[in-house]
Amino acid sequence: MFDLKSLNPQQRTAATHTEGPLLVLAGAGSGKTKVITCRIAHLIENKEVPPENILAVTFTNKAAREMQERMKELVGSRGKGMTISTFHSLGVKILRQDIRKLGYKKNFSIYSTSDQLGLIRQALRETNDTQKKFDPDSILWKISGAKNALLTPEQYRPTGFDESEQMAVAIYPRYQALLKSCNAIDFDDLIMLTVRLLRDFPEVLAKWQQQFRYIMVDEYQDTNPSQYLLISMLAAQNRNICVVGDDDQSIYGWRGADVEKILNFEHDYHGCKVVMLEQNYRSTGNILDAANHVISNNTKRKVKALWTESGPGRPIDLIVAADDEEEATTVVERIETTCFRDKVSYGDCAILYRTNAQSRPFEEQLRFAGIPYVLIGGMQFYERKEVKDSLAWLRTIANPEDEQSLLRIINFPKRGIGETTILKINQWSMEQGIPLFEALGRAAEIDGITEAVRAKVQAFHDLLSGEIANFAAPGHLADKVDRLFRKIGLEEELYRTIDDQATARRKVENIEQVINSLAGFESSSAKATLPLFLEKVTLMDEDRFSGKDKKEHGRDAVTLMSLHSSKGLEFPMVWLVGLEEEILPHKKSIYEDFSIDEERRLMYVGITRARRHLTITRCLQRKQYGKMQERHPSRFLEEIPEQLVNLQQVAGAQALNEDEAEKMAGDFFAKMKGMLG
DNA sequence: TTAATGGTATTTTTT
DNA sequence: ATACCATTAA
Repeated sequence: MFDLKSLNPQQRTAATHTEGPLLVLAGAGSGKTKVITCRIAHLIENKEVPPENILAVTFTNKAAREMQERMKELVGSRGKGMTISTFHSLGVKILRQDIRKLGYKKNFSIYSTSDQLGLIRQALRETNDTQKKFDPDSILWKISGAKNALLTPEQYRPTGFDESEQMAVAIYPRYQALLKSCNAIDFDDLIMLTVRLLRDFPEVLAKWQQQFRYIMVDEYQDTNPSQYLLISMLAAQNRNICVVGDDDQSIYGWRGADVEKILNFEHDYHGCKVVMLEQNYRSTGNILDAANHVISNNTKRKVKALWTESGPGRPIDLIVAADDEEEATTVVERIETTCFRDKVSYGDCAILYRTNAQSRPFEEQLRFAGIPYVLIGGMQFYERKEVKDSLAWLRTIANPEDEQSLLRIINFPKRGIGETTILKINQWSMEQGIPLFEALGRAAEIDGITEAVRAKVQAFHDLLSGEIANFAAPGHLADKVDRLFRKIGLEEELYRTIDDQATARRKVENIEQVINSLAGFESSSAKATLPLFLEKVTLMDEDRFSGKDKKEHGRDAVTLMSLHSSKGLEFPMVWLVGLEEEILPHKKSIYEDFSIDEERRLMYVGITRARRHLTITRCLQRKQYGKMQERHPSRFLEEIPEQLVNLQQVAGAQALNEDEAEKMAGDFFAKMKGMLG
């Protein structure tokens, strides 16, 4: 049950101000999520707003899930029908209904980075520019940036003499055309095309404006221009828009987020109500003190005065370890003893890091110690080759125009259709303007294809056509997939092509997990279709239906995640690891961009996740690219007042330091000798 | 057409 | 350390 009396006066003002625009500037731990959830509960329970009319948008799946859970606690099934989703899921929801108006088919594929890169490479190949080798990643990055700024291929212009930017400008139109010919849209299109749909089709806009009469946006400081426009269009009619955010926690500048948006909100919405939340309910005094000191080093910010009624609590532990392995063992040991001695549960503990690559040693040590853990984000599972290959089969069946997927499976499992043949067919299909899939069935018409190869291509085409028909018929999807994978000999292929049979077995299990996850989706959703399943998988929005994952979530496990995914969450015990120069702040921000402030905000986000105790770690050495490398302490460590910190060196680090001292002494003696002799 | 070899880049962060 | 290429041998 929810109770408005549990809110402080400012929070209550925000929760009950339901009509008209509202800006909530909420410091870390000031009960932001509580305000949003209570506000929704208030709308449903006291204002009798139908849940269908409520929209709450977040940035990450994790945050969306968290909010859904909290809503369930507050209003139970009475909240059924409201939309709590990420920006991207909202985009799909709107596009699925009316994307035909933009010339795409309803069964469109959603392309993630690797598919996008495939198209970029193709477009680059077509330019026949053999002189320069352009980096597809940076081209894609620039096109993505243009899309986030809502620039169409016609509007995108180079800003300078940067050659790779000029190339991005040159191939953006082709890239977009390729996407369309594949009946595919990329992550950025999920927002950009939605905006276009709402802008060009007033009746569509009116429909959604009517549906979403009350809109809430969490982490508003992270809104980029396209997301901003999407929200303003939806809210334009009713103007019941509530945005919540904190400029000190703006950490998506690299994705085009613009802090100005939150600072300008009052300007955008005249007569808007502003509420400041400055009392922190989350952390102990020491933790909050440290956070305040660190963030005060940023100059361009709305100064807030976060305060707490709680006592100072324990000091912050700073651990110096010899290397990344010792860092991991020490953290895991501490987690073990804390959970044993202080009756803290594993679920109360989180390990936070700047880059996903840092999770490895911690995973190893946790597994070694037999401690359950959940790894958030990192894309590990669906990025695996065997998973992508098997999903490509499903994607091709769901959308035969999806050429990136088709090209992936045309010779997987190996069926003797090699690169040259594929090239010929691809070229012919482009010249004739015939879709690749159809071209496969007409291989006889293509010059230079031998009869033997033609038969193989024909067989593949027939197999695929049969499967497309098969999947279109009613029936249990997971069963069909299982039968399909057996038929094409997926398992055998893996055992055959991989030398290490243990690795092959792992990969086979991963593929089985894909089928399981599809089965789970089918059993939980009445209208489970292939495109819908693939959509969930691509948006990584899937663990809401997968039974297995649900259990893992409920399980008492240590959480491992990046600082970015940790925003909006809190844990009694936090380990903030890898506090070294070139990690936090990250190398890229030191040498290339000017976003040290954003790195500092990340640090601030990390510190403020902790409720009762914070441990910060750093290493003297770290293994990078397979080589041990010397590390230096992060500049942010100096920004935490000494008296809040309890410094501890781990055995290995001490030994290393003594070695260092000895070496220095040795050098000294050598020097003396030299001077004397 | 496939397998093997050697060279290179790879590590922000999310959807 | 390793995944991903490009080139070359079979």
